[in-house]
Amino acid sequence: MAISIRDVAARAQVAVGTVSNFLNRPDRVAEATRNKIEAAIADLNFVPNASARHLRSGSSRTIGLLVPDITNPFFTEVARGAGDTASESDYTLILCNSDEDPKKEERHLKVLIEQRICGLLITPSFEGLAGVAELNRRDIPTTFIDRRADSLDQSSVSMDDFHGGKSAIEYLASLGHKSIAWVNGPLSMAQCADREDGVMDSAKGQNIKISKFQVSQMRSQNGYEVTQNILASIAQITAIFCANDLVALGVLRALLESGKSIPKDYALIGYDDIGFSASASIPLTTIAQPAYKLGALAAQMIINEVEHGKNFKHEQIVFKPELVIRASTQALSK
Amino acid sequence: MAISIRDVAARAQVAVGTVSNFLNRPDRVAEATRNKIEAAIADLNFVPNASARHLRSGSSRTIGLLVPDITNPFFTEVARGAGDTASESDYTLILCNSDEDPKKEERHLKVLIEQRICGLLITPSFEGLAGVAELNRRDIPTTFIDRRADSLDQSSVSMDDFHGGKSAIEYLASLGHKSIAWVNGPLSMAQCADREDGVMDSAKGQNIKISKFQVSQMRSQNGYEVTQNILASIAQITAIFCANDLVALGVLRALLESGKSIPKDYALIGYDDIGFSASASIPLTTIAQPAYKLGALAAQMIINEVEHGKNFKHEQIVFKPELVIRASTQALSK
DNA sequence: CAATTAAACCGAAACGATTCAATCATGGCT
DNA sequence: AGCCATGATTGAATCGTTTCGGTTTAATTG
Repeated sequence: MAISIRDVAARAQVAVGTVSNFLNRPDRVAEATRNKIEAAIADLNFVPNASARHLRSGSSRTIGLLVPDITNPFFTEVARGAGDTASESDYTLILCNSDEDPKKEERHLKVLIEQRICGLLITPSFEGLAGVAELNRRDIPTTFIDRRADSLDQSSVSMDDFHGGKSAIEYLASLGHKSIAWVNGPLSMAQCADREDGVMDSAKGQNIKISKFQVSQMRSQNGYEVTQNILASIAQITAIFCANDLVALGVLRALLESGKSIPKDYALIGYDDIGFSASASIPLTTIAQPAYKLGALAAQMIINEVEHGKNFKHEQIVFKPELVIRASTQALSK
Repeated sequence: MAISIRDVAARAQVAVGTVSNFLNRPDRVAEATRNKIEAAIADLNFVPNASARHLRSGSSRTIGLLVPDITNPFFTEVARGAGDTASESDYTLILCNSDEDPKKEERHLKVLIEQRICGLLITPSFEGLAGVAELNRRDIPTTFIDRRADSLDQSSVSMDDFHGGKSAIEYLASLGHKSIAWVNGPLSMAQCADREDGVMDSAKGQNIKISKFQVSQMRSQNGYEVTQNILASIAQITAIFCANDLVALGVLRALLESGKSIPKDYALIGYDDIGFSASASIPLTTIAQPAYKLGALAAQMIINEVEHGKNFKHEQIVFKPELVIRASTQALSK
């Protein structure tokens, strides 16, 4: 039923091997032959079968991308970046969403292994590292996104989270804030842990009190819910720093509903600079991360690694995030 | 190098056919044998090769999802819905983003055909229909998402856009608005055309003036830009209805920057009810669409079609959108 | 003009699974 | 004991490519 390279060969009156050469190394086939094959392919509407190709050649040209929350615009941008570069180099991208659930993460990894992906892009959770080790055992190149690889034979494209956490607090301190709520996600995520280190480090010297709060998932709803605790705190909190914009947006909504005024009653800072932060009720001051670039670069790196084989030099690239000041913060009015 | 079904067979001391049976029809193999094979698989860390499997069996268990803008939370939700159901039935989903660019759409379709996807989920642009026809010619089941199939041998899961457009205008009319700006996307998108029909239809009877505006892409930035035209309009516009929430959010931002007050100076309605609408500067009144459900159902339908073969009954499912009233609209104060 | 060489082309084997007709065991029944 | 039905297992053929050693053709050289 389906037309194969054989049909093309028959119609063009050449051997199958020649058609294969035409497909993969056109320079090796004479122009006249090339034209015949081209015509045959057009006539028959032939499209090569990626599975057969992969099976025989052993190399697959599909790369997997596993993110913890596709709903988060940060990761959407990462995915777009990765997808675009993959597509440019004729790779197929399979995007998987683990919903921050280790079970789902495991399952997706299983499927990706079945697909024999040639490389994996992942923002691993702590628990997910076991699955990643499995990939390693199978010699599938893996690049971490937004999380630094601690092994030297693994690439990563990440952000300096310590610096990000630190600069937010420093900025708030410069505005005169001395009692700051820090709303973090699970410490099992390296990003969260690092940002917290930055936060605590910058607070240390400056006589600043940090009140820690935690959300189980870094989503708007969780931020909304945790706000009650912040409002109930006995510390005289004047500023709130959230581990990402979604949480900050949730906090913002809850604060406004409680009749608070931002930035007068509370200064508020988020993290990521997702598109919606600029158009939020109160445009959000935030620590910006170049999500699209992260995804694009990671994809490029894994493609390089796939194509250059063993003698590939792994890199751990680290970007510095940038403070973007908008309307949700102002100097403390004493 | 890689371990295959053959290695498993050897280690379990059975024939390859038996291992295959174990994998696909476990009931046909005796318990004792089953245990042996299970052990061998565990020992060898065997994972079947999807490509080989697909090549031989002819059926691929990967479905493609092609959306026009993954940045739009509406489509993110669709993708999540489709991804989750696909995953539950052990299908792999390849998510492609065309960026509303027919060239990219064409290219992605090409790749998906190479992958021999067993089914396609797509929100086709007008120009994209040619590509879809190609899929049809190859007997690849295709289900439209958010766009009604006009052929009876094609499934679709869509929304009643006429009704959506109509109910927005009716609601505004009930609030006393008589001069309404209607900001639409390209009419080449069926959704936009249908919503416009609904808008014009409900305006007709009621002595309401509709001023049409158009954006080339339905994104926040485009809404932001078109707002100047709305403000410059000679019609005494008191309400603005946008073809999606992103555009509305852009309009909202522009209006606020121009010192306008919402909903006092302008009532504003969006479309989709993306998550951010509720937490916008001014929580957005909008026409809500069940995006996750759309994606999930579409995936389920295509899976059914794939598994039930030719004698499958195609359905064109149409949901009714719902008006969600929030703070961005109020009765016209004369 | 015979010998040499390079460029094109050929076509069988192999990749890792599934399929299916054929064989083998087992046990129940006359 | 002989026969059959049933269930379990076998293994060769096959899917659509790529690979690669071998063959053909044409051009170049001494």
